[in-house]
Amino acid sequence: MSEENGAAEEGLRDFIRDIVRTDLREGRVQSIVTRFPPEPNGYLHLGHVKAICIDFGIAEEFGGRCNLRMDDTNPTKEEHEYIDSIQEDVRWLGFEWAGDVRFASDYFETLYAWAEHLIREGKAYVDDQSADEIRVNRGTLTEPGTNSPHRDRSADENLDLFRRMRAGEFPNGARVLRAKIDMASGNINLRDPVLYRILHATHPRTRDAWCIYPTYDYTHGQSDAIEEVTHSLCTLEFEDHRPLYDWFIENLPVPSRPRQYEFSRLNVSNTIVSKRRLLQLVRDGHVSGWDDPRMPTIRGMRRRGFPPEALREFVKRVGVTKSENLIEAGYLEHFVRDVLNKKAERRMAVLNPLKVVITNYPEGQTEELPAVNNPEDETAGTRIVPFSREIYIERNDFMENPPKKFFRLSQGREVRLRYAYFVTCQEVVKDENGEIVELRCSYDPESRGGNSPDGRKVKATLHWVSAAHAIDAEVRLYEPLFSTPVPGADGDYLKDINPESLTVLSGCKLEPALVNAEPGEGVQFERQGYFCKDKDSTGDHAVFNRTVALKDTWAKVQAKA
RNA sequence: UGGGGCGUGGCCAAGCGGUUAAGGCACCGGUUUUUGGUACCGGCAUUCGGAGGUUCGAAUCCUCCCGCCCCAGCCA
Repeated sequence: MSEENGAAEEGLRDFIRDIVRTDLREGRVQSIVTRFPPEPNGYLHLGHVKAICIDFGIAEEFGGRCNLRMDDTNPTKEEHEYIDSIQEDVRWLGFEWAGDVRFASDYFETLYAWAEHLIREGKAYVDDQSADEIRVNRGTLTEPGTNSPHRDRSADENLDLFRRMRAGEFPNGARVLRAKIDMASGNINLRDPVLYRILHATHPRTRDAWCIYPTYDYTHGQSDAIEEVTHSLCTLEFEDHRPLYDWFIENLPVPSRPRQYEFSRLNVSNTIVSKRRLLQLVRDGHVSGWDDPRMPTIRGMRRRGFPPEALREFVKRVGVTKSENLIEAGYLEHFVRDVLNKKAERRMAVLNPLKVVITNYPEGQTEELPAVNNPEDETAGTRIVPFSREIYIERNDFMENPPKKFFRLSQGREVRLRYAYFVTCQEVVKDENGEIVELRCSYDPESRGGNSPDGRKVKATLHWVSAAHAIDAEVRLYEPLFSTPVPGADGDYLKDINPESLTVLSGCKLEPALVNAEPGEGVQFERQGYFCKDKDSTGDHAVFNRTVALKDTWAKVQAKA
């Protein structure tokens, strides 16, 4: 066995990578070229993440290249804002395209010349029918279509008409250029598809140079051919378009012969990815914007604190197949935790504070206790955490009448304060309503650092923050945007919106080391989850997002009880 | 009633005529633990949408049936 075939011979296996390996081995291609071809009409989202990882990932793995091409053939929908955000998002995910960003609009002139070529060959014609007539005459899924009355115009007449279309002589919708293929085909894409439509609109890049624009079908394969793409990878719904894709490649003097392969889309439970619906969420104020941390957009996930490696690993592990799927949202969270567990430094933060006074601790004294930054990474070092007489602990770490399995603090019970001391609860202070407002505890001076002085055990270790040193913060907790696996599966998807997808906590207490937190840098609030500073933070108002909670077996035990 | 796809445990997914039907997530037990986290160990499909057939042998080959998805934009 040769070991020299490199990583590509090992590595991931799926039907597309198998094809690539074979093509390379058998010399059908010298090196592979892929492309990621978004239409710049919206922000990239989870659905795109799969395509990006496949397009860029495969090129990378096999030593090929991947182009980033804006599929900008419809000037009525596309904007510069999206062209910029797409590049930013692809880079954030960790990929880089070969050379400059490409634009389908860069090929308009070539595409036009090829259209004239088809006309001369008698393979395309100008149709004067209205959109409605074309639709009616296309037939149905079960009945063949009927030929256009203009289908047999002479090449000269077609050429003249097509040139006049380009010259702007006709209004929108007056005529289209169609391929002459087969109006009776079982594949509706082959029933004389539209190649060009008249659109008197300003294009973000070509401005007013054109008033006819090529359709997706007429543009995509040829753009691939121009860029010498070898493997044009796309989702399943384009499977039916492949015969048409191939038809153009065969009938045009293209410089290369790309091949299209289709894989299944990524569907994740309890979320949506439809542009129209995402837009509605933003417009109707169900979320704060395209980068709301609950949004499945790349910007939203970035702000939420999802590391790009987690997204890449997720896609890798989901795999590439042709089967429809609905991935549980929890699977993605697993990879987020997995990455963050190794990377994120630990901090202590109390989300729902309960004051604790250490009655036998000297008033006015502060100790600086060392704490490990990341037990999973020795190189992360340690930091100092201040301890004093008054601290905060988590409200739900204390129970007055603890059930059997509750290990945490209760009256008369001793627990460890992480990196600090063993403390025992002596007294519960309540207000006039019976609400617990304060705990009075004693500490064991011998247990400094949290070490057991005499080998005695304690069943719980709590996180805490010194009251005098705490930073006040707002913390935002997120749950899935939708409460059903497939939003809208039975009716209106808006009815499936989870009303509790956002919980805002204020008055949270953070340990001082958190002042230095940077947005986008994940930290673990010990025992709680992974968090990151939000861009809404200001100099005197810290805001943190919970990226994902830690696994919580106590919550499960409780739920069962 | 047309064309194109897909059906392996709750969710993904290997498997390509001879394996005890990989692996991950989830779930259930247990060990370690100054995070009820992590890590580690163990459990979790006599069965591959169904029925026939071929074969010494089938998830893998053949036939029929069933279910699900996509297509009737001058969107991509």
